[in-house]
Amino acid sequence: MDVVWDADGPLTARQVADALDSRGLAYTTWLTVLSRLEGKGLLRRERTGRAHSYLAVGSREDHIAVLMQQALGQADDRQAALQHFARSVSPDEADALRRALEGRG
Amino acid sequence: MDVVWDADGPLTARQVADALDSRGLAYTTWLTVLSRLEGKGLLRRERTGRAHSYLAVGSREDHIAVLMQQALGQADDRQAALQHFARSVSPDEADALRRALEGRG
DNA sequence: GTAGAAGTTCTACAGCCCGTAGTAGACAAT
DNA sequence: ATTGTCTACTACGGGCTGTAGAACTTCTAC
Repeated sequence: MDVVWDADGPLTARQVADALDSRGLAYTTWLTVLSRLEGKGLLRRERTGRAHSYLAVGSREDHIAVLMQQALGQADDRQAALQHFARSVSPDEADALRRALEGRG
Repeated sequence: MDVVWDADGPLTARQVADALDSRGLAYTTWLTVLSRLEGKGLLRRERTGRAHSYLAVGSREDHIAVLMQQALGQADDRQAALQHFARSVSPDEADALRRALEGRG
């Protein structure tokens, strides 16, 4: 479903349908998908002539950060959960995290 | 569903049902829930006399770390996603993360 | 040793989300 | 006015979840 992120920038439903035509899905399918994504607040849309253009509210990475926060939200001890998580990432990713934490005051 | 974590240690279905009796749910409901959790690999069970005892495979925090990893797995650029996430946590949590990353070589 | 209690498995049903799509209605261009 | 393009509304099957009943097994008490 999130394949829509792959194409960046505001897109009309027709453009999405054409771009992802490889799947052989009906045009109305993409309309539905886009509407639902809008309903979930992941996309915003605006009228463009007779059609609608959809644009992503946040980046894919933003979205993933939100998902991670949601997972984290299930913890009763968030810090403990974060510590488990920190231990579960690869060394490279640990570095990336360290850098991101430095650059943040 | 994960309310089952709240009571730690191996539990028989009867104990779970009694402990969470406040919800007024049928005993068989808890049996089903426990079976499904076992099916998903979150619980392990062993015979205890005529009944089954269920015990958590990992801690709640482990589970949450897994969930966070799953979210992260949707990123095409994991490090970028991690950076977004690092920026999204509270200062306290950032500290917790830093500490966890230090203590990890 | 047979009845009842306690436990388990199997099955079920409703609700929600998702993938997929058709139909009907609005509007534009010819 | 007819045709093409776009949208909104509606739908259906599948999967997961919450909830639970029915039926079978097994232990226990008399």
